[in-house]
Amino acid sequence: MCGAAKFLSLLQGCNSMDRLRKIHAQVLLQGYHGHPAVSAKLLSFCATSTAGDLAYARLLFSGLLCPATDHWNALIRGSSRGPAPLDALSLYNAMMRGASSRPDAFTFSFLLKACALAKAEPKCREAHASIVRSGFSSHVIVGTNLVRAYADNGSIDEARRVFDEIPDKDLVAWNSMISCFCHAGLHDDALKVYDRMRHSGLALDDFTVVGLLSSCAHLGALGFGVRIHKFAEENGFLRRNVFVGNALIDMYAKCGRLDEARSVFDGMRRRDNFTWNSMIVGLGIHGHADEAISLFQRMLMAGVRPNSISFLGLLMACSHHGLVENGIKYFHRMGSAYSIKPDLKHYGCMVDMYGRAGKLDEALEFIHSSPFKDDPVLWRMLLSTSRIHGSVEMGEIAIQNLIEMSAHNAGDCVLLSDIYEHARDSQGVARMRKMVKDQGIKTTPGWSWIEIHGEVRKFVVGDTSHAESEEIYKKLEEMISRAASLGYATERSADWLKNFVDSTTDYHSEMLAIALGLLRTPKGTSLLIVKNLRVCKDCHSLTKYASRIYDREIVVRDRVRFHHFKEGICSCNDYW
DNA sequence: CTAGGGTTAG
Repeated sequence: MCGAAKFLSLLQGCNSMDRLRKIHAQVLLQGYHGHPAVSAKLLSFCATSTAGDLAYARLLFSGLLCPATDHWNALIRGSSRGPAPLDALSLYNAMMRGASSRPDAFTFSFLLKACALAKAEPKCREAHASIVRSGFSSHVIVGTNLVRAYADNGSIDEARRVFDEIPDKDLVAWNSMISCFCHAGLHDDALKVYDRMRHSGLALDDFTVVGLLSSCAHLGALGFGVRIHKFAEENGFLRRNVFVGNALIDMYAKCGRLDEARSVFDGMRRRDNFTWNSMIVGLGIHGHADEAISLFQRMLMAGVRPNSISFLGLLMACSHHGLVENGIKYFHRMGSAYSIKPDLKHYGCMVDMYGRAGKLDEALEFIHSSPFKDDPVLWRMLLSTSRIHGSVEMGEIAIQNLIEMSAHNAGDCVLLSDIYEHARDSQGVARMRKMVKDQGIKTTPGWSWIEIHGEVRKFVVGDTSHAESEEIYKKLEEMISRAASLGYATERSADWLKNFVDSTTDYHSEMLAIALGLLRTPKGTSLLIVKNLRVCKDCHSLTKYASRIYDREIVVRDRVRFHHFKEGICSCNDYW
């Protein structure tokens, strides 16, 4: 074997820097350091191998008289994955200043990886301009990377524009766009991409399926999810690929179908920690504490190591079910047995758990002893559990802390006002009203979704933008009058704010969604509503009546939990 | 083996 071939073969099998240094020494000794393929191989190992050494790569690079594109690429790639991704951009600029080599598609791919990681949107624009100048704007892989880079920098609209302009989009490009929309929370858009994909004649693969299922889960688009389930099963994705099963479990759980989630879980041949966690979290948000705990134990028996999400699921389950002792036990065990540091969400579950169980003093003490006592989240949690138990005193403590950190919002004022109202303290109610008015505190716009015949329909308060609006309002009036004859009284407790702000008497979004569901789905079909806020007392009560009057199961996914309404009763026992 | 895509929590 002649020299260069020998070195290339040696480098092929190289797996450590020690070994590499020895090979390098031989290369120098025998005068092969100027050989382009040998130096590229040396460089690429140092710059990009996990066992490599970026500093050594730079050293090798600086010894090159006339670095070729491949050399630059190796170094740019290595830098983009290192601790300082922006170095990749400086290298790129240096490359452009020199005349010895031009960038290729690989160069831009690595450069864009760096832009995505560096969270530097202006750098994306710079790279974008270079790509256009160098004539790579139609390259599908470069384009896909650019989409990702913009999306990871929060410029989803720019990502969308770049994507639309890729002339020959392949499967990876489409899948990438779907996952970018998912990450940006634009789940509607993710599902719309699917329609465009079908028209383009491309077959979906398991990546597509996973992305779409995630968006279905977020939207509560059960019908869409079921279709994808069928498709995944028919194409063998579900058997072959653990990601697909995991995404299905999550989709079914988030769409209120724990039974289906469970059956997917039971049918999986291989399970990873996502599988277990998705199931545990699913049980948690539905408040099935005993099952969540026993599943957690099975997970341990199966030798799968729990992580912070496993514990989050467990704690949610405990808090929704009042298992305070268990919750405390798991909260401590996650640190002592698994060295997992509880984060804000875990602390939130604990405050919620103490609070729901009526242990408001413990909740307060817990917040004070936590590392997150300066975060509004925990105080807001204390406030909302104070409402459950009608504690004026604790509610005032909570809002005072929120005010001190200038974090109080309209929702907080509504909560405290509810507490005052329950305590028949009309002055308190008036004070809250005044506070909102004087300080111009903004309300979070509420919305609800329902999926009808595979289409996600979104409603806001008093929405009249739908083609069926007239019908919807008629149906609601009918519902209310029938409910009234059965004893429903409009308490309108949380409505004062809405009336006050909008000067309207419009219906809340979930009731509009429910009315449309009743109108457009066959008798006996259960309805799933997804909301971004909590259900108000009035809607909760009306929905109970609706489930009875129309003999429908109505599932409402709240910001934090599920309400299963059936025959006039809600699974939360009016305790949320 | 020089490139681009995936799930839970937030």
